[in-house]
Amino acid sequence: MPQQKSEHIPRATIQRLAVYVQVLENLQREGTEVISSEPLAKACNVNASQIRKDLAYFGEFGVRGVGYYVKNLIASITSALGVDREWRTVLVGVGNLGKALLNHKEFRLRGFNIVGAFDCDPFKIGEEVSGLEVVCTKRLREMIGDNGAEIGIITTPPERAQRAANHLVEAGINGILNFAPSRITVPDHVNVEYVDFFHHLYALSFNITHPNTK
Amino acid sequence: MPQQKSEHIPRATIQRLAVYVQVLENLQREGTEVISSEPLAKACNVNASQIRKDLAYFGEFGVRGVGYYVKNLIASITSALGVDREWRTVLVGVGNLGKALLNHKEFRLRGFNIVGAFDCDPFKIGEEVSGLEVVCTKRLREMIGDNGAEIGIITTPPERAQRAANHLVEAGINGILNFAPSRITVPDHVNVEYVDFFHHLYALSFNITHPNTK
DNA sequence: CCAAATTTGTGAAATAATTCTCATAAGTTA
DNA sequence: TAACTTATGAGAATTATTTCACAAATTTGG
Ligand SMILES: NC(=O)c1ccc[n+]([C@@H]2O[C@H](COP(=O)([O-])OP(=O)(O)OC[C@H]3O[C@@H](n4cnc5c(N)ncnc54)[C@H](O)[C@@H]3O)[C@@H](O)[C@H]2O)c1
Ligand SMILES: NC(=O)c1ccc[n+]([C@@H]2O[C@H](COP(=O)([O-])OP(=O)(O)OC[C@H]3O[C@@H](n4cnc5c(N)ncnc54)[C@H](O)[C@@H]3O)[C@@H](O)[C@H]2O)c1
Repeated sequence: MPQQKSEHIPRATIQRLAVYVQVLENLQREGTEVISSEPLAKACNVNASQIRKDLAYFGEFGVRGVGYYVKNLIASITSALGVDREWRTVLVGVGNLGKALLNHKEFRLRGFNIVGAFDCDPFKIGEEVSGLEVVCTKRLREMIGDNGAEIGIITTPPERAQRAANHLVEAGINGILNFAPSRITVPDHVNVEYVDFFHHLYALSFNITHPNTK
Repeated sequence: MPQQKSEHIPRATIQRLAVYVQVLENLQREGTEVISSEPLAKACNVNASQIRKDLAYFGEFGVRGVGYYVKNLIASITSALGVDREWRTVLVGVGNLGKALLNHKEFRLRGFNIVGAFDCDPFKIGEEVSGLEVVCTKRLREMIGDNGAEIGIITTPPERAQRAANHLVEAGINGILNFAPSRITVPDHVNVEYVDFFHHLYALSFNITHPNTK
């Protein structure tokens, strides 16, 4: 089990570790058992020493003269990221996107188990989606007390995201994945990640418009 | 119209510009007409001089002693990003996610107009989704020649993403938004952005697991 | 069992990004 | 119109991240 060696780990490193896992899993699916940092770097579009430095924050996972055992490295990185366990999550806002996510099997497969679905619309409360009964947002606190969820997913309209966040924070959640296109304010101990694919489209737009500045 | 002043613009700056637009649009919706870098920074969770530096890459948009006119600043940033126009896009892989995206109105509203839907499954070809007829991927090149799309969206399974990318590149696209959880290889002139919300969940998982290292 | 070939892990060097500081410009008030 | 207030824009200082370069470790082949 990898132990963290250093104090501060750059956010960029965490993002890259997620990419390494993705690429390593695809390599594993294709039958690769061992890989060295050079070809892995090429597949991930980064520098080889970048990979070695990123891994060095957590321990020594390679074999000199050989490389990395794909299976072991996946296990080491997922353990370092803390994704080698079940994370219980709840979802707030059972609209189009919320329903699509509730039906998406991959969440459970990857250990992110959605165990509660909440909405404030009286017409939606009581409805069943993907085996879960939609519950009134007001009951978030009591329900999370029961099921011990730690991560909240927000899929409400943007102007409701802050309210949903407040409910989640009050209920004791300490991580939020926000799909609504608005920033939310939470206490320091609560982590927030934003998913907004327009941000990516904007980046594409910029890079296509200014090909020289890349 | 803002003119780019400097050579290289950090990727992080582009990402933040997208956040600024998002926050400014929400401020505008709430009736704010002028804002200075300090409160805007607070709302975006960044440093105020960071905002001023980011904007300085593109020109001078503020008024000393006053701040920024929200409406003007939105216009300036969107123009800098190149999103003050229509971008014609095509989508490859009309499955669950692909259909959800085709039905999502926001794309057109934001100027990213999906003008073609492609799939390789003979049962899907000919089907109509959100006013578009699903066409065989093989016909990508001829169709793009007709409709002049510049951006491709990939929503195929991960092991098919590279093939889809190859088709798109051959058809002359120069930007790809890849929702499949696999990295793709493309020529230098083609820009790729990846959307993977497991990466964000992994980041949450890490930050919750190691609260001290933040 | 030793030598050659690899490839890791890491401190040092080079780059890059962020934050600080303050002169300068614009607006406001009397 | 002059004094005062405010907040930008830009260079300097600081801090962070990435890349380089090489010693150390391991395997493999003779
Ligand atoms: N639909 C998509 O493909 C898509 C893609 C990207 C982002 N988004 C974003 O995701 C969010 C949801 O999109 P959607 O298309 O599902 O919208 P939607 O209107 O279908 O769903 C929103 C749901 O949130 C519920 N809600 C509103 N306020 C609430 C509150 N305070 N507490 C709990 N529930 C509340 C509503 O009752 C509704 O069921 C939006 O912010 C949208 O911008 C959607
Ligand atoms: N469904 C979700 O909520 C979701 C969320 C995040 C990411 N994703 C990812 O998005 C991708 C699609 O997911 P999905 O649930 O829509 O899967 P899906 O199986 O429903 O759809 C995939 C579609 O791609 C088509 N396809 C396969 N190979 C193709 C090719 N070479 N050219 C053109 N079309 C091709 C298939 O015929 C099918 O229609 C997957 O990679 C998945 O991991 C899905």
